[in-house]
Amino acid sequence: MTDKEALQIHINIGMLVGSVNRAMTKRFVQNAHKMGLDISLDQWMVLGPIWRFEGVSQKDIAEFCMKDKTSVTRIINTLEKKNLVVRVPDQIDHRINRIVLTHQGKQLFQNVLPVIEKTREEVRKGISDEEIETLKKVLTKITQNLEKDNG
Amino acid sequence: MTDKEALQIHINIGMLVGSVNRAMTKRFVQNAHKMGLDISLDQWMVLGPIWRFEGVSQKDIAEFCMKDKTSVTRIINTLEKKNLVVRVPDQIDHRINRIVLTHQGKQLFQNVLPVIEKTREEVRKGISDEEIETLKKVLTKITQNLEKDNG
DNA sequence: AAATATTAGTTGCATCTACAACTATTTTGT
DNA sequence: ACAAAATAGTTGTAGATGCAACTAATATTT
Repeated sequence: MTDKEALQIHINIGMLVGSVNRAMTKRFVQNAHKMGLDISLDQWMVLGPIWRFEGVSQKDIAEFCMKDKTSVTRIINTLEKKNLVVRVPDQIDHRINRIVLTHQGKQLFQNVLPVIEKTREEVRKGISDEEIETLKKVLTKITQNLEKDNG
Repeated sequence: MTDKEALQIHINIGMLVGSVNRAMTKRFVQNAHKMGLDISLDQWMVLGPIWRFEGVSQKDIAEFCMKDKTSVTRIINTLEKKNLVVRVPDQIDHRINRIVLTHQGKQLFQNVLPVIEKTREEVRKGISDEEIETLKKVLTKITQNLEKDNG
């Protein structure tokens, strides 16, 4: 394989993944904005586990969202500024923050669900269930490949 | 479909794509660093078209890389600070910058090629060519779906 | 030729990210 | 019990991103 071919192949996947990531993020925010909702996809992703597991720790949020703990810290800062969540220190283990949705947070969450659905439909248009399954499978495999030690 | 299922399905794809994007970026930088090279994947992606098309404009770089023009502006700022590229104003159309690799830039580019190859191998381990093809096909389709007007 | 529109690129602002270094707290090992 | 290690979270720094508003230059329209 020539150098240029290596470049081509690598960049194709890297560029595609990056491009799709940016495009999905963008479309979600645009759709939310059209419904009068002010929230980013990353903020939404952090809200998800808080909705499902009231009082979840930041560490667990990071795990569910596959994000860095520093990212979670800062996104929760933003969510707290927006009065969507509150940090409640754990009574037993004082290292842990229990993150809880406010009333406002719960309402926003519900309001965003149709935006999620709309975005999902736009993303998946013309793509078969089987293709989506392969997509998920391959992406999961790549994630696993890269989780391994740098060897 | 229940709300929670909608959440699940959407987040799965969004999270996976984001996660893979971050992981690939990270692994590339780590691999480069191990070889004593200081460059990010995004900087590399911008170098690609400059290598292939000497004197390419920022607008065309943005197109090749599927990036926003503002991102390209700022990445080229960084590359210029690192003395890897220079901006040469077009003699005829004074709006356009012609981006050219410096000697240092050319050398770095060559040195990074093995890093690209190594990262590519790590990413693709245990994934068949057919799966990669499907991945590319589906990601391209999603890109196209989201390029359309917000309707 | 003058007014208008388009294009290439930059800048300010807000968000998201990784890494390293840090604090505070809890757990483990001896 | 006490020292060492692990854990949860925060902060500083630097890079990347989108959007809107902007400048400067070219192309189009009338």
